[in-house]
Amino acid sequence: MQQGHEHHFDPKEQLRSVGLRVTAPRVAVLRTVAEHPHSDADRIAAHVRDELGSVSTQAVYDVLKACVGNGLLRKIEPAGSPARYEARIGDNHHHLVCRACGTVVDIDCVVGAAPCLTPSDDHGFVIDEAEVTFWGMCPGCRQS
Amino acid sequence: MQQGHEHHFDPKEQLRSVGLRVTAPRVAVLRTVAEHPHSDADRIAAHVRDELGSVSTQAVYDVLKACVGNGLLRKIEPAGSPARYEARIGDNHHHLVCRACGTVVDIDCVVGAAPCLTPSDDHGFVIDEAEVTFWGMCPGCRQS
DNA sequence: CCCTATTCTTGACTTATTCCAGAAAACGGG
DNA sequence: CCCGTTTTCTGGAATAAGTCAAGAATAGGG
Repeated sequence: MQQGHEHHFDPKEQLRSVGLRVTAPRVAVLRTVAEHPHSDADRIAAHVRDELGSVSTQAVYDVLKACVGNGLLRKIEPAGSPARYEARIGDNHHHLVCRACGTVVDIDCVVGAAPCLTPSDDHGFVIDEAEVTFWGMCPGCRQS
Repeated sequence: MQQGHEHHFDPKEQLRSVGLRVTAPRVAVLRTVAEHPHSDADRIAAHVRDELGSVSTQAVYDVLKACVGNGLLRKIEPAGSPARYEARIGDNHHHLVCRACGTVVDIDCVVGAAPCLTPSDDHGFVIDEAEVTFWGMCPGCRQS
C-alpha cells in the first residue's frame, strides 16, 4: 500500500481506548478498513488473511461487530450490496453509490447542519439519524 | 381492512397500462401492497395466500420484480430488514425507520426541492436519486 | 377458439451472515 | 514472570432472503 499514515492512526490505541482487547485480527481489520474504506466483509477478510495468514470468517464478523458496537467503525448497507465498513466516523457524511458496480464514495453534507434532519412530521418517533444515500452511475460504468 | 378506496385504485388497469398481463397473483399483490404499505415479501405472500388460497413464493417475488421494474411499486431496503414494498410512487418522499421493530413510516420531503439532492462534489457520477432514511425509535418501542 | 408467449409451480441453490461448542490467547493479580 | 479467568478465535453447521431452472399452466391476440 502506497498510502502514508498522515493521520498517525493507531489501531491498538483505538482498541484500548474503548476497552477492547488488542488482538492481531482486530488490528488487521481496523487497518484494512482505514486503508480500503467501504470494503465488505469478504474483501476485509481477504486483506486480513493476506496479512496474518489465516483468520476465520467468523473472527472477521465478530471483530467488525465489536468495532461497530464500540464506535470504531461504521457499517453501511446500501441496497443490493453486502454491508460495507468505514473508519471515518463521528462526522455526518453521506454516501454516493454506483448503481452498476456498487462503488461507494463519501459525500460531505453540503448544507451544513443538515436540514434533512428535520422531517415535517416525526410520527412520535425519536429520531437520531438522517442517512442520505445518493444513487447514480460512476464515470467508469457510464462508458459501458 | 377498514380503509376505503378513496383513490379509486384499480390494479387491473394499472397492470394493463404498463403492458403487463392481468393475473390473479398480480392483482392480489398490488392490492396487498396498497393496503399494507412497507410490507416485506413474506407478509405480502401471506396476504396473497389468504386471498387466493395458494401462491408460490417465487410468483410473489416475480410479481414484485415485474411491478417494481414497471414503476407500479417501489422497493425499499432499510439496513437490517428484508426488502419492503410500497405503492406510493412518483413523489419524492422518504422514510423513517424504527431501530427496534423495523416499522417504516412515510416522511414527506420537508425542504421542497430537496437541497440534499445536490452534493458538494459528485465525483464525476451522474446522480439520479437522493434517498433519505431517518432512524429512530417509534412510540411503542420507546416504552419497552 | 386456438396458439404462442408469458407466467406460475416446485425444488434446488447462492450469498451474506449468525450460532454453537470447544480451543486458544490476552491481560491483571500474585 | 507465571497463572487463572475472561474473552476471543476456530471450524462447522445453520439460517434468512432471495435467485435460478425446467416444465406445467394460462392469458389474450388473431
